[in-house]
Amino acid sequence: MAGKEGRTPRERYRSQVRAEIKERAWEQIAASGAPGLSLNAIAKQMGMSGPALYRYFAGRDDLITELIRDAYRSLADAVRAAAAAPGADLDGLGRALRAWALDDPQRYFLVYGTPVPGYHAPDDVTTIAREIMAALLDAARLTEDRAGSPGLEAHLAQHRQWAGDHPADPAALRRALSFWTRLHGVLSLELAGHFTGMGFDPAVLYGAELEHLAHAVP
Amino acid sequence: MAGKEGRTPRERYRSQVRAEIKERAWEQIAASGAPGLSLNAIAKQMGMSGPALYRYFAGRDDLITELIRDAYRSLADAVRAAAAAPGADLDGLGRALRAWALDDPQRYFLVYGTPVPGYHAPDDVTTIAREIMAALLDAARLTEDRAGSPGLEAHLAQHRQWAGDHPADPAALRRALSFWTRLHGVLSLELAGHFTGMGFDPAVLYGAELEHLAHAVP
DNA sequence: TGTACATCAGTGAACGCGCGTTCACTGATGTAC
DNA sequence: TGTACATCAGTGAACGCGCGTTCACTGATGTAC
Repeated sequence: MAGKEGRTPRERYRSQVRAEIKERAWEQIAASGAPGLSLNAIAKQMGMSGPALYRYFAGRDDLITELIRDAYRSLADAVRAAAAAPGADLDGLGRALRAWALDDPQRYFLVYGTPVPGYHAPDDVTTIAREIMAALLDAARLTEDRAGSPGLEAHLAQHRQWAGDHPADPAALRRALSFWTRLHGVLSLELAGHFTGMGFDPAVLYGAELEHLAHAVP
Repeated sequence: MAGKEGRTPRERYRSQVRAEIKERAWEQIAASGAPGLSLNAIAKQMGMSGPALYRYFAGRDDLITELIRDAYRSLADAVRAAAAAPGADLDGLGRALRAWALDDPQRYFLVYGTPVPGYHAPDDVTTIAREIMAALLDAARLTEDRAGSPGLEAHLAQHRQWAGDHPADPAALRRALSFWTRLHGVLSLELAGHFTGMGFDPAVLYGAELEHLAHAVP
């Protein structure tokens, strides 16, 4: 957040306006989805002329890219905060992930939703994604659970570059991955509304998956 | 599929053109995503004038709705075929689900991807979704696995209207739901490209989840 | 079999719209002496 | 403190574009007698 509030009054003003543009952009995404995001509509909502936004962003793509980056960043912060809390474990990470997702479903979908064919995220979001995985692997190392799939663990041991230098045994790699995929399974179906009309509480389902992942119940 | 190929030559022709419009629509969705679907672009690609398509679909929304319906329908058919195969079990259903998803990722996303805020699917897709769940519950009844989460099972027993009249015990309900959420967890992350650069094979991960769900390995 | 009529697929022009983006310009704010 | 200049936020007009959709019309295909 270095220089977020700027030195000179002009810089401070600039970053304020930039922030408000993003805020309106998020509102618009929440209302009609990312594909419907329009610079002119944002400008109108701010009482400005369309071209004025080009003082702050190089164009529509630039704005969207920055929103995606911010979304990744905010998830990484949430996960890291949960990992840094005293007594942090997979359970805490799971709760943080769910809270983050429910806090703004469209932000979640900007990260984990339907990809736009042909769009390639910039390099730094890959870095942030790795940061998220690192926090996850840390927590997975601290958890012990029942035996997992030996085949998967052998496979992961062979292809562990995604874990970086992490000193995690194959079982921890598998736990981290299962954590990730299973919780996203519940979250994405829930946020997309595929449980509506079923009557049960998705939080209970999520909680059961998380409990199974975080606490060994042999 | 009643009357799909029509009685009179005109009816046959009509359904052929309708089919080609949908085909081009799918190509376009594959190329640039569902939000970029354009009637005029489809018409141009078919060598027709834009307004000609209005002989076949009431409008863009009508076409998209029908594509969504077809996507649900094709998944239900795939699942039902897998469930009807001799020796059918959750393993077979899981393989069918994955094959269906990989066969056309954008079709998968049209069903399970980022929802458009404000859009409500027509009633009949809900019916089809229930059909999918029914096949799943059938297979889940035939599988026995390790003990699950008692809390979740109690909750599901209280809210089981989503299972219709299905004579499934709470454990089978839980298995069906876990099957659904866990496999979608792997699939959606894989198809959205979140495993690229990690090096391991998503099929192995999927296979491990499926094995854990379908075969009891106590 | 041949003629009169109805059906209907497809065209081309036109509508209004909102989009992203450029450009020359105005006017306020900050800086240098 | 006051003046001359530079910086820069924001405007308004304009561009070209593709979109969904309507409408009156043409011409081919099918139907009825």
